[in-house]
Amino acid sequence: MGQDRPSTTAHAAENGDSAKVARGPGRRLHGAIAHKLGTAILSGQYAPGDVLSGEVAFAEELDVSRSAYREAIQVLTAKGLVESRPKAGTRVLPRTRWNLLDPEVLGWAFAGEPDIQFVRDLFELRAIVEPAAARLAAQRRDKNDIKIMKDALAAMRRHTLATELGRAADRDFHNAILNATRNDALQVLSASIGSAVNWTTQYKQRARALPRNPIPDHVRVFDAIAAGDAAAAAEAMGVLVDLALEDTASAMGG
Amino acid sequence: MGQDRPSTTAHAAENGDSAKVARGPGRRLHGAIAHKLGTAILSGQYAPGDVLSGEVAFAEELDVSRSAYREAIQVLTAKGLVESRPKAGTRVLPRTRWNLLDPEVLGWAFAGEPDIQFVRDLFELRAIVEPAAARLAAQRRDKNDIKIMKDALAAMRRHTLATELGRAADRDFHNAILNATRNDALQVLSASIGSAVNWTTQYKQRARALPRNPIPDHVRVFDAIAAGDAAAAAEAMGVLVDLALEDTASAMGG
DNA sequence: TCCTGTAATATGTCGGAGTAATTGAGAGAG
DNA sequence: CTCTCTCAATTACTCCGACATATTACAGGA
Repeated sequence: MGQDRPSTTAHAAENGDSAKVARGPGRRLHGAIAHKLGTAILSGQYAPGDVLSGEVAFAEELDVSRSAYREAIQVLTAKGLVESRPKAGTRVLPRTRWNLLDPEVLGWAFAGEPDIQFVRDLFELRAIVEPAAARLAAQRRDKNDIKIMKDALAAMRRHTLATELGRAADRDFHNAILNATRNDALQVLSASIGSAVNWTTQYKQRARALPRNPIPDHVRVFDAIAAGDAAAAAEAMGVLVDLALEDTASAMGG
Repeated sequence: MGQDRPSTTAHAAENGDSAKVARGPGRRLHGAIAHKLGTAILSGQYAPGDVLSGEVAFAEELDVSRSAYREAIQVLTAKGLVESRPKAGTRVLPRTRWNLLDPEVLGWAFAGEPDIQFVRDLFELRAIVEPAAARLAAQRRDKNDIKIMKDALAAMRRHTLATELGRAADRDFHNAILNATRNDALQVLSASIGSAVNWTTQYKQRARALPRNPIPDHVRVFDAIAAGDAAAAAEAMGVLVDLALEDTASAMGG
């Protein structure tokens, strides 16, 4: 599906000699700049309080127009990463102001080597939210939800988690649970965290094979939700999160 | 060269009581536009799938430059509310793509009459997260955390919640709890929801006096955290959230 | 110490050139 | 005759750079 070729030479006829932004196919220019600056901030390259002074200077260095740079800054501002005032420049805000749950910010955080402590925080939050979601799903699911989950589970069994199809089925399974909670806020939260966790999954994949067959644990969650057993659903989901944490920790920390 | 455009170079020369954006003092122009469009989307004035077609038309109607309009659109895009593509226009994305936990989006959602179901979802999430936060705080707090919480509690007692100082102390109290969890992700999440809940608090204030003295319940939370009793802290915080939910529900819909 | 002026920097505006995707008309196959 | 595929024109976003304005940090004087 996604085999678009990089569009042949945009207006810039020169080859990228230095610090120009890499611009993907579907990605807009200001999006690329935001990505570059966002990852720089998230990786600690710019610390809170630092100033990205010189609107014109930055735009020149990145070889883009001021408009593009400004729109990128708007994106970062919208996500609470920076704040810019006349004369003072654009300052990186303290970490507590960052929208760490924003999917894009999460992506930037995991673009390089992610901070171990942050990954731990994220899993801790996941361990709080996901079991509660499973509990609600067990109370509110209908026949249709169960069918979708059952199909996803079957697909997971057919293709393993080693394939892209299998991982897609895994996502479908978890999305079906979230959808069954009938809670939009909970849904977007878990989806955000989940997208980041997906990254760790493929990180883990790179390091070594899956240490354990995850299917039985998924089945236990499904059975509990299908039976409407809220307590069992929460417990089973807790086990699932714990396993993911263990795997990720051993794959990362060494 | 100056004569070819006799039209008003000073755009603000005309008084505009037409459909111009209201621009607050500290608020930037594109921020005002984003607010206007954001509230329009959150209030359902634009449904998912609708197109805000015509960059030039919109900019003209709002009497702002295309640049300002575009920067506003960037903000909305960053928050997952819209997506704009060439030729297709700017479409409102499905609700599940919205960053409902973004403080600004939350603010837009509560700018008009908030959706009852959404408020319920939010409180449900709060009932999941806050007790867990209190539990962690009880396990990880140090002397300094306890001191800050104690001071905030004293300030709450002195000024009541009817005064701005009292509400500030309330915020300090809850922030101290969040800070004691040592979990940044949890902290930003609760802070986001909290800011929205603050709104409901003053909504409630407008309707009638506080139905019950909230101090003793806060004290119970404090005592449990200070004692390091995780279970009791979670339980006491659960009570606090439930009370807030009751108050808000009766103040809003009935 | 307080006030005031100035310079530096971000903010807002404008119009135009460039680029990408939708749309529908036309050609060809069944 | 109908259906599908291709392709070009249209249309709306994307990016640019120069200009004008507003705000404010900072320094120098009263």
